[in-house]
Formats: sequence, structure tokens, C-alpha cells
Amino acid sequence: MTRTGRAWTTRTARDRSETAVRGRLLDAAEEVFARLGYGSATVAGIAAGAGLSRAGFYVYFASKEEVFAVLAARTRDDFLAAQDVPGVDTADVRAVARASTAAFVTAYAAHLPLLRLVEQQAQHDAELAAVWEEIQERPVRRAARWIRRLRDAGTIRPVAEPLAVARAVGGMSVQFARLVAADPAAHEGAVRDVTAMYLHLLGVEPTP
Amino acid sequence: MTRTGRAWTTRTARDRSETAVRGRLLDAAEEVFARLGYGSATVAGIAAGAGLSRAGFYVYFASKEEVFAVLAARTRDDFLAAQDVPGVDTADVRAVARASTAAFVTAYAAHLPLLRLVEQQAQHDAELAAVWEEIQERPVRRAARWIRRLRDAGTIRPVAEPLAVARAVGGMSVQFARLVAADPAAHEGAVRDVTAMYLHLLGVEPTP
Amino acid sequence: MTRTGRAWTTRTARDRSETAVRGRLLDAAEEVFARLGYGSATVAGIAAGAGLSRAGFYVYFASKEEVFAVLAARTRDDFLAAQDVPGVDTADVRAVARASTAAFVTAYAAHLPLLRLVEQQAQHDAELAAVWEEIQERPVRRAARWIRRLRDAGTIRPVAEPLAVARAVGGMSVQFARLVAADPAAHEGAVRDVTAMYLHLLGVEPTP
Amino acid sequence: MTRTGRAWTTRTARDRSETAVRGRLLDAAEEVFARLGYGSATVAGIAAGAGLSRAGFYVYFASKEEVFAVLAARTRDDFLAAQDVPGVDTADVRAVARASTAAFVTAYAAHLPLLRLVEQQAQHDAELAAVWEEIQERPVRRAARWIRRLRDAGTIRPVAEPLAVARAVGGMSVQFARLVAADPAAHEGAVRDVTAMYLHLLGVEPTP
DNA sequence: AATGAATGAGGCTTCATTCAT
DNA sequence: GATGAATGAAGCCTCATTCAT
Repeated sequence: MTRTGRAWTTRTARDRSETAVRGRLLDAAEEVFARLGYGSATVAGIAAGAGLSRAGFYVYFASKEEVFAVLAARTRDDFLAAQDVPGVDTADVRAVARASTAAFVTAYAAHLPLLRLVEQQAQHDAELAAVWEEIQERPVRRAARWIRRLRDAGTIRPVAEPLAVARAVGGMSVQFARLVAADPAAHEGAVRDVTAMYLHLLGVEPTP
Repeated sequence: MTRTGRAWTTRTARDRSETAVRGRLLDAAEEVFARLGYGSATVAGIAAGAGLSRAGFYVYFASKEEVFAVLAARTRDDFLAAQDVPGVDTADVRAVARASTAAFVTAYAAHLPLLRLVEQQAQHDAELAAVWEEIQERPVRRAARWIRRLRDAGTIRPVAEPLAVARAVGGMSVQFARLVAADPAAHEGAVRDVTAMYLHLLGVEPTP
Repeated sequence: MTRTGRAWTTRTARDRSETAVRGRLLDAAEEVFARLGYGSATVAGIAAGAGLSRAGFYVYFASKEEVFAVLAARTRDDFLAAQDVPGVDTADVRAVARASTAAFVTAYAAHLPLLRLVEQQAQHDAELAAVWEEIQERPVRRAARWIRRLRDAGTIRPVAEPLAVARAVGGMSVQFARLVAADPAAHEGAVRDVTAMYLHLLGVEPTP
Repeated sequence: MTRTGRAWTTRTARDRSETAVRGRLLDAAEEVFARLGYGSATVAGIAAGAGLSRAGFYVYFASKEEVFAVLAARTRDDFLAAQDVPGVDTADVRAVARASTAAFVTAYAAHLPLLRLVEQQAQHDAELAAVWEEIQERPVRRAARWIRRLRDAGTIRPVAEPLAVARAVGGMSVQFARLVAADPAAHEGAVRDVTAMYLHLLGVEPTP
């Protein structure tokens, strides 16, 4: 997981072409890792996916380990960014619950295989462990904070500790995200169902 | 994750699948696969884990692929068997919910890494896909059936479709199983929390 | 090619059963070696062909090398014995030519693949080189002697040195033996053709 | 058996099949296969013979099987090309017989071990079977055609069917080629002897 | 920037062979 | 006599990685 910072550190070379190739490599890497897992993925496969030769790969990344690390970071950033839902601060509990659920399910479905891999590789790499920790805990903690605030304000009456509820809703969402990943058409129904249960766990009537 | 002597004590094991050495190999394989993933796991590592030479492995399994398939099947069997909770037919909804939740969380925590791998490898192997399908769907369907029966009998008033509730509870449980896997002491609290939310989603007061 | 002389040396054990198994092993070995060549043949394949386990093979032979040596010797013996045609001393040149040609073609066709292997392995093993030498040269020398005798007696008028004629006829026969090996029905025609040419080379009218 | 630089001097070799290294590998493969047979030959040995590492071998060939196939094709091409004797269309029967015999014996002696292997491996590979068929039958058929033509023109009076004579001469030549392979000095005598017998079988007086 | 060539390390698998039973 | 189990050695092949161009 050495970070020798090559080209992508160079100030001069942030031109379109290099970035483009690097991006293509990351995309290819995502596809290959997702399909084969870390150990069975090959640098050759990734390079080919980006239209490069094996050696070309090393112009942009120092090693297989490094692409994975960069990819993990990108996944975390994308995943977390996707949950910065605008208007999440509304006072409308139902709206917030629905919006954050939708965001979470969408993001999870989109990144599912990579998230699994990050979790697995986190066992052997401290840096990845940190990434995984953020992916895993940040959304939960944020939701827990929100629940706690509302509970303390007397707006809702959750059926369990805020953290437990947040975790539970996360778990549900993951489960439904899997369905969505397999069949995108299931998205709407999934969000509706999860939101309904979410609200129930918050002690709020789903329909106003 | 350790296999505690099944029928292998018998000298005249019916078939080869229950030899002591074979069992040790399966246990070692489980450990290695769980730790490294399918691609990074090595036959050498598995053999060593069972106290055998590399060649010795091939006395019992034809290939790395085969151990994994057998292991997947064993995992499915163990995982599903662990949920045949005695007394699950009681009329006491709370008891059943608690018992099945406890069983599921325990089983999931015990088999977590292998389950993840089976899911991943299912992408490339029809047989594994079938195994994964059973692991994934059988508990959910069973729970859904139970919920539907009680709902139709007017005993409970679930907040969503039985299948959705079942899936949601499965998702929660998985999430908490992860905590339990990391810290076994969390088991009791996890079961309590999940059970409480489960009952809520069924429209039942947690405490009688 | 070590000859540790086990059972087959023991006086006591020349009973039917042991000999039978050994014979079955040799037959199996012949089939396997012929089909796969020395390097690709496996002791397992040979043992299986004789209905034995891998370990069982070693009851009768000390090594793969040894079966091959024994088999080579057997092949040589069979091949040479097949050419001890009765009545080969007749004064009838045509009859002798025909008989010895028939014998040679038959024997060669029957042993073709093994003979090839012996030739090849002879490159690396002195003992096999000696076996091959006998297989290769004995029939030729015998034929050459016969030709020389007749020539000196004025009975025939060969078109080249006896040794060359003998060698040439051997070569023809081998070529036709190949056809016969592929299609046994070709045997008669092959013998007729070769005999006719043989006689011509001896300066004898084929038909009296 | 050594390959002496073909078109590989050119930097811009048309296709990969003529790279210097590839040629060296084929030469090494020829030597190793000839010495050890297909099964006992090792990729390591071939690579080493070409001054490459084991992995280097795979830059040029996909597998041991593939080198052998390519080598077989090359052997066939060389072997057949060597028989395109210039002036073979002369009206001088004796000259043609001598020239084609010399060409055949030379070519056979040069390629003997490989030809044997191709024959053997042809048992398991359809592609090789086709190669072997060409090696085996083309020269024979060509000679048979020539004989038939001359016979029909009344120029010669072969002692047997053209095809049989052709095959017989092929067989003789192979036999003598073996001598030549063992002792190159025997070449001249071998060609003389075979030619003499060839002409006899054609019903032509060897010396005009 | 990009690549073809090359390689050391290592992975999967086979195999001849041994040995306790 | 026969075998199941076990193994060291070795074979084929892949792969991450380097380097000259």
C-alpha cells in the first residue's frame, strides 16, 4: 500500500489526457475487482480493460495493491458523498427518512461488490481498515445523531437506542440494496418498504 | 468455525466425506478462505493448516475449486441446520422471534466470511449460485411464511408485507452479526435489540 | 534400470497367480506405453489397466523404468521368436522369402509402437540400446546371411550387397507393417507386394 | 537440425513467427523433444536451451503443446520443401531417381526423431494427425504419380503397382536414413544402394 | 506516455514411490 | 499379496513487476 505518488502528484500533468487514462484504469479496476475478487483479479485484466498494455498500468499505479487502495478511497468518497443529501436538515422527519434511505440504498447498490472487497481486504491492511471503518460507521453515526436529536427534542419516540436503530436500518437497506443491484426496477419498492419500516422504528406514523 | 467431531469417530465411515483428515482439511480450508479470500487462498496453506503436505491435499480433494464447493455446501448445511430451532412452532410470538433471531445471528456470525465468499464466487459458478440462493432465501422465506400465517390468523399486524419484514429483519441481523463476530460479548445485546425491533415491525409489543 | 529381482526371482513363487498378475501388468504396460509414450505413461495408468492399485504395481516391479526394461525384453523375445519360421531352411527361395516376409510384417505390425519406444529410450539407457540393437539387427543379419549363402551358391543374383538388400527389405516391410497395423485387412496384399519386390531384388522371378 | 537464420535478420519481421528468439526456441524444442520424447521433454529444458527463463518461453508459445504443434508444422514444411528437387522433371529416369532418393534420405535423416514423435502424438491430436498424414503420404503419392506416368508412357516397367513401389522405396529410404543419421559418412553409400534398388524395382537397368 | 520482452516467485497439480496395515 | 494414505520432487503455467526502447 505504498504511495510513491507518481504522475498524479505532479502539478504539470493534471491535463485531461492523463487524468482520463487514470480514470479509465480505475473504472476497469473496479469492474475487474468486483467480478473476480482481489486475489483473482490481474493487473493484465485491468490494463486490458482500460485499453492499455500490462506495462502501461505501471505508468499510473505503482502496484496492484495501490490501485486497490486508491479505488477503495474513491469508493468511500463516492459512497459517502452520495449521502450528503441536500435538504437533509428539513424538519420533516418523513422526508428526511425517505431521502436518506433512498440515497443509502442507491449508493450501496452501486458500490456493493467493492464495499465487500474493502471489508475483506481490511483484514490485512491498516489503511484499508480505516477506509472500511469510515464506510461502515459514518452513515450509521450520522443517522444515530439525527435520531438522538429528534428523540431528545421529543419529535420521535424510537423503539430502541438510536445507534441500534441506525444500525438496523443500515442492515435493512443493505439487504434491499442487494435486490436493487440485481434488479434496478426494484429500487422504488425497496425504498418505500425500508422507509416505512424505518419510520416505524422511529415511532412515527409512516403516512402523515 | 471449528469442526467438532461428527461421525468421524467411526472407523467404518460410510463414505469418504467424513474422514477425520478430510474434516481437518475442510476446517483448514474454511479458515484460510475466510482469511484470504478465494483467489489469495492457496492449497499449500490449506494443506499446511491440516498438517498435510501439498500433495496430501489431493488425496482428499480434486482441486481448490472442489474444496471450496464442498465447503460451501457444508456451510449451507450448517447454517440452515442451525436455524431449525426446536420449539419454533410455539404460539408465543415473542419467544419464537427471540429464538429465531438468536439462531440467525449466531449462525451468521459464525459463518460470516464464508458466506461472503460464497456470494462472491456464485458469480462464476452455477452450483455455487444455487448454494448461495438457498442460504440467502430459505431463512427469509421461512420467516415470511411464519409472519404471513400469524397475520392471517390476526395474531400480529406487521407494518409491511411479510416478505419485506422478513428481509428487513434478516438485514438487521446480518448487521448485528458483524458486531458479534468482532466481539462475541455483544451477542446478548444484539439479540435483544434485534428482537425488539423485529417485534415492533410485526406490530407486537416487545414486552408482554 | 536396477534389477532388484523380487518375487519373479523367487523360486517358490512361480505359481500361476503371481505370474498371471505380472503378465497382466506387462500387458497393461504395453498398452499404456504404446498409447502415451514413455514419459507420459503413468504407473497409475498401468496398475489400473491391470486392475491393481498404484501400490500394487510395486509388488511386481521395482519402478517404471523396470517395467519398461522387462517389457522391452519381452518385446524383443516375442518379436524375434516370431521370426523363427519353421521350414525357413527350405531350398525353395520363393517360399522362404514369402514366409519370412509374412513373419516379419506380422511381428512388426504387432509390436510397432513398442519398438518405436525402445528405439527412443535406447538413447538414454545402455541396456535398452542393446535390446534395440538386437531387434534392429538380428533379422537383418539373418536375412543377409541367407542371401549371401544363396548368392555364393549361385542360386540367386541379388541386385546389391546382401546386407543392403536385407536392410532394404526390412525397411519396406516396416512401411507396409504400418499399413497393416492401421488396417489388418491389408495384411495379405502387403505380404504379396513385399515378397514380389523382395524376390526381384534377389534377382529371382517372383512366379516360377 | 540447427536452424540457420532465416528471415529473422529483418527487424520488421512480418509476423511474430519469425522472431529470432522464437526461432531459437523452436530449435531448442526440436533438440529437446528429439532427445527426450514429448512426455519427458520439459518447458524448462526448452527455455534453457534457448537461453530464456521458464516464463520467457510463454512469451512466445502458449503451451508445451503449442510449441510441439508449431514444430511439427515446421518439420513438415522443411521436410516436404526439401523434396522439391530442382530438375526433378528431367526425362532422365536414373537422374530423377537418384536425386529424389538423395533428397528423401537426407531430409528423413535430418528430421528422423521429430518425425517419429509427430507420428506418436498424432494418436492424440487431430491437427497433428493431419500433419503426419501429409508427411507420410505426400512424398509417396508424388513418387507414385511419377512412376505411373513413366509406366504409362512405356518408359519403365515397374515390378509392382506404382503406389506399392513408391511405398517400398520410402521404407527402404527410411531404413537407410537411420544409418545416415547415426553416421553421416554413410550418406553416399546409402543413396547409391537405395537408388540402385529403386531403379531395379522400376524395371530399369541401374547403369545405362 | 507506452510497450514488448523478460523474469523470479509462486501457485496448482501430477507423479513415482514408500510405508504401515 | 495388496492397498490407502502420504509425500518430495518436479512439471506446467500465471502473474506482478521491471526495463530498454
